[in-house]
Amino acid sequence: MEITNRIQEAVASGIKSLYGQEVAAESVQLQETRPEFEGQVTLVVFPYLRMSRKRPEDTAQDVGEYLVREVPDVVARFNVVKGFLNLVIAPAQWIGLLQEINSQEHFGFRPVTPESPLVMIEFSSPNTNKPLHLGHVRNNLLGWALAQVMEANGNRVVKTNIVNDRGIHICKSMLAWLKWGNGETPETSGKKGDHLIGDYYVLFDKHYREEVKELVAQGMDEEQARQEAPLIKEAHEMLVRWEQGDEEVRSLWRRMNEWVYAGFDETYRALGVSFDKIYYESETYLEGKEKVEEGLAKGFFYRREDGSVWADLTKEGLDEKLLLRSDGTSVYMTQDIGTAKLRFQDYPIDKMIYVVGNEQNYHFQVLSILLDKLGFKWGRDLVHFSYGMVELPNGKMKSREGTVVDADDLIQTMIEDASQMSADKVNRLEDITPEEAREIARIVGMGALKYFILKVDARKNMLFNPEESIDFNGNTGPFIQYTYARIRSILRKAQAQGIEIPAELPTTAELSDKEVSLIQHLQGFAQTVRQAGQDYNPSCIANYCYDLVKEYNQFYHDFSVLREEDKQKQVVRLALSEAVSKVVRNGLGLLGIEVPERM
RNA sequence: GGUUCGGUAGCUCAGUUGGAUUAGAGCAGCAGCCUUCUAAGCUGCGGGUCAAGGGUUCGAGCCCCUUCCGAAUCACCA
Repeated sequence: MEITNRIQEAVASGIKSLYGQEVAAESVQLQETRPEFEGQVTLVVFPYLRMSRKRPEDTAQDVGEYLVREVPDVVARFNVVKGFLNLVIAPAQWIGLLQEINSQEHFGFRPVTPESPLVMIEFSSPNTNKPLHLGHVRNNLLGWALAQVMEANGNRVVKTNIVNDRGIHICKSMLAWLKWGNGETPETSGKKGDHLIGDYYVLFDKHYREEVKELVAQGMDEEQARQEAPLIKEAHEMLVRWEQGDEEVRSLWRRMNEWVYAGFDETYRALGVSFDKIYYESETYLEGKEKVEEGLAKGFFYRREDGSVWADLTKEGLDEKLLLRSDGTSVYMTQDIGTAKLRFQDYPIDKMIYVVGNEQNYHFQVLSILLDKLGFKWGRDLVHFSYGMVELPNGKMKSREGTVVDADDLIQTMIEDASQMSADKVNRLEDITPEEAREIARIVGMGALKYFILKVDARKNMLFNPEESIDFNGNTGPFIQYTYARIRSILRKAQAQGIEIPAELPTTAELSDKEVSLIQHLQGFAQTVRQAGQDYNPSCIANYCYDLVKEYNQFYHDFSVLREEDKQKQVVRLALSEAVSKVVRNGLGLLGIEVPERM
């Protein structure tokens, strides 16, 4: 940061003094110098030709001479290639930067203060009738990572989850359990609560389809059969009783939801995600009506003859949207308005981010406009953090076709594979207890899963290849974790040998090109964090970590740290190793990926 | 049909606000490297009309227009 800023300012004042034109320092664009040229930082002078009214080469020469004259402690010398001004930075500057990175626990992060903007992030949002699957995993990991990134960018973050705990789908599970469950519980069956409920949901569907098939065989058309099947009618009756507050239904509903939540908690814990505030749809689904009535009174919405309420968004290039059914009950959109209202009562929200799949792009476009009309100040620029579908090699993930990947199974498989992988390793670490080994397997297995999902641009549909995800070679989480563990090993050994990194690094130490390049790369972390926050895109952090570690690995093979004879060089390399490990740990930390001290 | 988002190596993906005669990783294939700080690693080879065409300029994978292909969505479902 430091170096870049100083050069930017110097260039700006140089342009002013040479050509009499004002240039904003932060608009000065610097980039890393290509390896085939001498120098580390390059200024592209093309944007300033209009001001200099000179050839690119002469302009670059002017600026270069100015920099060497005015900031000789930063720019040692320069060379010009066409319109590119390559600057050789004084080594002491790089040492200083390295020192700065190491002196901070969280280099590149911005502090959070009580005055920081308050950002609320909604993610996860499960239904309580079945366990979490791979799609939820992507949602949870993205939501968590985004929350970390926003916080690192100096925002106060509230992580929230809206649980869809009511509706016909829960009644289906409840009904099936009553009919065929024989009082089975998570304790008696040994199943996780969410899986138990999910199984009854599937069971309902199975019997329901049989009923429909039978009715069709008797000559009923399929559409009608779906509505007339005794099971679905019974489920609807149950929903009505639920809405009336029937205590028998409610208490069963509470009991079964508790099972599900216990199951979800286990999965969330394994994924390493948590929430600051959980909303339940059963408590919020009636809230939106009032706001809709308010909008109706103000003339934003209109009522049709049958009594239903609509918003006309044709002016915004969208369609008309239903807000209240003719029977006065609310729809999905109404509920989201109600939830927004409650949230705003609870927190002074400056920015709202919804982590929801891209199949709901239209919904959030509409929601944004509606909230804006209804006077929510953050409505207009709410963020729908929209992510793509997870596809499997043999096609899409569809629960109906049975091609879902269960989250718990997946997590378990990843950890088992990591355990197997480390057992197969040739150079095993000897002095490791079984407990430590299990913990390492957990960290590595989860790291593999998380990294595999988070390295892909969230907007894109992604292919989840189970075989490839457990391949720990290449651009993977374990590769990064492994490099981290090796660096930690070096640092431990240095300490054991009594080699300390001094508080003040020797500014006279010589630096190789690779060392300078690594320091430069480290500097880029701050920018990457900022970019991730601006673009709502955690994937660039994942890719940054990989690039950094890849570069360090090459360094690792070319140079030795502990056997270096020159004490100055040794200390600098040690400091460099520490900086890399620190930045990697912080970077992966933003993604919710842990790092092992040994593996 | 309308809207939104995608299309980069055989496969999975990067590509920072447009930058340098040569667009990067990984996987898969081939060839090397463990008496050397952890080989889950490193080095080398092969593999591309950045979907197609036009435009903007000193310069385009990136910006604009057109076309082609793919996905999502446009419910008194959530």
